[in-house]
Amino acid sequence: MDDDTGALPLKEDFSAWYNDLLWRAEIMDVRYPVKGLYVWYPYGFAIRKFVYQRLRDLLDRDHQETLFPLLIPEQEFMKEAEHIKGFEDEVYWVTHGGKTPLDVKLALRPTSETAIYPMYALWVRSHADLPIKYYQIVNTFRYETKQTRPLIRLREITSFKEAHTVHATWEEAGEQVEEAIRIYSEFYDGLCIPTIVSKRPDWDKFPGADYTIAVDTIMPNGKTLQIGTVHHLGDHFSRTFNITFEDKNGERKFAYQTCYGISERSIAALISIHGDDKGLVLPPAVATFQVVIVPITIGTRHEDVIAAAQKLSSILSAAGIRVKLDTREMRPGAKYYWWEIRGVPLRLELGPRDLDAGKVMAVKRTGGKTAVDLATAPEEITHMLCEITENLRARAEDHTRTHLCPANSIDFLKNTLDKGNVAVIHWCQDRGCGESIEEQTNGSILGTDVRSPYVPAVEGICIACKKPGKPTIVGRAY
RNA sequence: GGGGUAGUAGGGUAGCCUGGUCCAUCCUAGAGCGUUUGGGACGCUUUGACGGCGGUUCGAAUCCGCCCUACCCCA
Repeated sequence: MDDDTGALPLKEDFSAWYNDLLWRAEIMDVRYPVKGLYVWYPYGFAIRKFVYQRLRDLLDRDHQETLFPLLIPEQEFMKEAEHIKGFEDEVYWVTHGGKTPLDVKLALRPTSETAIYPMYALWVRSHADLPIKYYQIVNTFRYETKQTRPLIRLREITSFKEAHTVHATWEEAGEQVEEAIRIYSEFYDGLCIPTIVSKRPDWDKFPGADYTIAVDTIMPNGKTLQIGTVHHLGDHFSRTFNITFEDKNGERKFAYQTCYGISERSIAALISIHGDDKGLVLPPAVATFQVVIVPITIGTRHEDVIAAAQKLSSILSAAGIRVKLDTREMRPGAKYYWWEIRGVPLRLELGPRDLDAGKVMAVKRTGGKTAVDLATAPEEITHMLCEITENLRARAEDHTRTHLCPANSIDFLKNTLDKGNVAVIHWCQDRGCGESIEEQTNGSILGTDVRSPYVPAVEGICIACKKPGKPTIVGRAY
């Protein structure tokens, strides 16, 4: 595939770096000839597999996985007025079966509420059926008109994890929203991706929701990326789709619902936040290979070294470490570059000199080279992988902390955004003020009720009208 | 939503302005053989491209139109 020599563009030039890295590290092939659709390479898909397995593990504690159809009949899709308004311009329609026009047009799901809720109406009968907590991981389609970007803005979202829950009361649904936020926080913490949780302004909430809580992260260029959303749906959809249950007193009541989603933007964040000028840097938890062994075989010691490398490889595998032994006919240096761009956290170099000393050289992708005793390799290497995780977490946290700046005037806010930072302001939550702030600064109000260790929850005066206001995050959003 | 710029082997490019000299340049990559191997090895042999459709013309990679795709900037 590959032009594997030569350097990547610097990460400073984020767009160029990102595009080149997806290709060079074999994450996505962008050459599929339809706008907004991209192909996962096996290496990228393996990363996706590890990331989504973590998500599954978190959800499976008290959710069940399910699978609904891709196609939604027009009349179901058109039932909820606000929801339609939010999506109608970006829905793909299936209108023909072969050459025969369909009696009922079928929508390719842009999200699955209208596929799932008619079935929930059948499944929910009594309070004893509640709560329902199901999720699915599917592809969805949106006819994006803005410029598409691999993993970030797609016409086919290939990895949409959507959970849909049903509850007896509004309060219980509200608690589920909090639970979802906890799950997502734990998920991103596991990927060493710092998050900022906030409540989206009313005009930016999910079409048909009471309110939307969003999870954002700050990308290397200072733009924010929404990497998760949680919606309290109230009883809007249950009224539309007639999801009712009989309560303990025999009364028929509408249910309350939530839904929450994460997409492959999580992978975009993972790649972008941890990567560096040399390529990908994967947290060990989701690295396809956590350790690569590069044997240095010179002349007559070839057999010796290979045998020792194989032995080391099986010892590490037995210790539960994902190891790759690279025995290809390439110069060692070429292999170093190969695995660095692919983000393998730890490289082990084993040559005659090391073998004679009973050691192996360990090189961390985050920096640092140490000789490790072969006798105690599994313990030491496990420890080093933990150190790499902590390095990545610290580096990412540092980036977030230094890119979050308080701003108390419109001019300063604009300046903050122009410099590639994300601002913390105070805002009265009036829509007029919000729009004025966005227009004057070319930024987006991400949300209020901010949950971030770097944003103190203190009241202040609105940056636009000087009335009392709440802490609010403003950024330039992807 | 508005405005640019571009599409030539798997990847990156030269050629285009001024149509023929181009069975298309160079680097990289792939295949084969040999010599190598502690940070991107070398030699020889070899494979492989003008985004699509239409037009102008004796003749189009080159000029014109539309489409598709990509990237950049602005709202």
